[in-house]
Amino acid sequence: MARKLILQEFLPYLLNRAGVRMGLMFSKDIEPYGITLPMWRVMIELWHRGDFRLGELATRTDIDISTLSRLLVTMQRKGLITRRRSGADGRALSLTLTPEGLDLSEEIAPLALKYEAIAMKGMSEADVKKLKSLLQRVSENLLEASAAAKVETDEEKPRARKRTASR
Amino acid sequence: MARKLILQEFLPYLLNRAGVRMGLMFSKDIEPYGITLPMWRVMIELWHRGDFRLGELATRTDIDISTLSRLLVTMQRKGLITRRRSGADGRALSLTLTPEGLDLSEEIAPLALKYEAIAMKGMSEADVKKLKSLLQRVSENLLEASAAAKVETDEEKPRARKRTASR
DNA sequence: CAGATTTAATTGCAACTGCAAACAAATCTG
DNA sequence: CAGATTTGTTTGCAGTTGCAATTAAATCTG
Repeated sequence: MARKLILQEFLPYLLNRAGVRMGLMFSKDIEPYGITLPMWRVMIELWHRGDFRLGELATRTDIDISTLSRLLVTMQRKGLITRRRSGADGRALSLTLTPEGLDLSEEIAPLALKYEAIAMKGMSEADVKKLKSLLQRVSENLLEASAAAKVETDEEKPRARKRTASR
Repeated sequence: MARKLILQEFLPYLLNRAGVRMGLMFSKDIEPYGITLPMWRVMIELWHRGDFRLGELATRTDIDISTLSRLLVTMQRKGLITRRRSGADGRALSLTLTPEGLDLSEEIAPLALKYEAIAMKGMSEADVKKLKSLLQRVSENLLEASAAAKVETDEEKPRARKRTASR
């Protein structure tokens, strides 16, 4: 007789649960700064390396490109980022943090430390190190799998071929 | 001179990142079943132990109570759950999975296994075990901290006191 | 180099979300 | 046991989200 699955013990559940909870708590904490979690994800990326284009940033932050497009307009209005047409490619945006955006990032960053400390409570240094590296590994595995899945889907829908290529 | 923080190496970032990515991928995969991720979170809880009330379920799933209220109406219309007034307390709802909801849960559950396998790729059994227990620990730590924070906030806003208690 | 195709970002739209207010049942208080 | 308070859920509303269609610039093809 098949043993009943206890989904709560599975990685997808545990991971999503912990991730969502962390996100919710962090969200509340940055609210006083007028920043939402998606905005913060954007700020982290732009802080780490300036000058992204929209598409890249969407991939990095896992925010849908259309949602991100609108979010960036808001962030520009708030004076957090710069949004100008790239010189090289007239379609692409060049996105960077403003000095104000940078200042705010530096102000908010310690909160990440605070949550790191909360999450780590009762763990050894070695455990924390291990956890981080395993999480990094999981992220990579997921990204890889999703890239592989994407290729398959693209092959399924052969989409508009060159005229010469048909038949 | 202060070294620049690399936020991408912090637990909140890594955790939220992996959790969000897992959620997005899982979401796409259950779409064909007409189920969203929030619905799935509800189904997992109701599967594991039937008969929740709305508030409890909101806490368990980390879904806002008002959002959940509406989600449950949708799920009832889909025939996935039962939503009736509890006998004991006329205000409370008694929420349970229907047989159809249970069937669908059993159908979807193997996907969790699939994602577990994807996430685990290249890890030893011991690593996986460790990761799970650490994630569980993190979830607990976060929950505890959020409960503690809640108490503080409640103390700040003393809210409507008994008439007799005042002065 | 003109028309077709691809690539990058934006916008229309309908669904989802979360806060705050409303509502309703239960409990407490004199 | 009547009015006040607390507890549990729903609803109004404004903002966010993601898909699909649109717009616009760059590139490819003959």
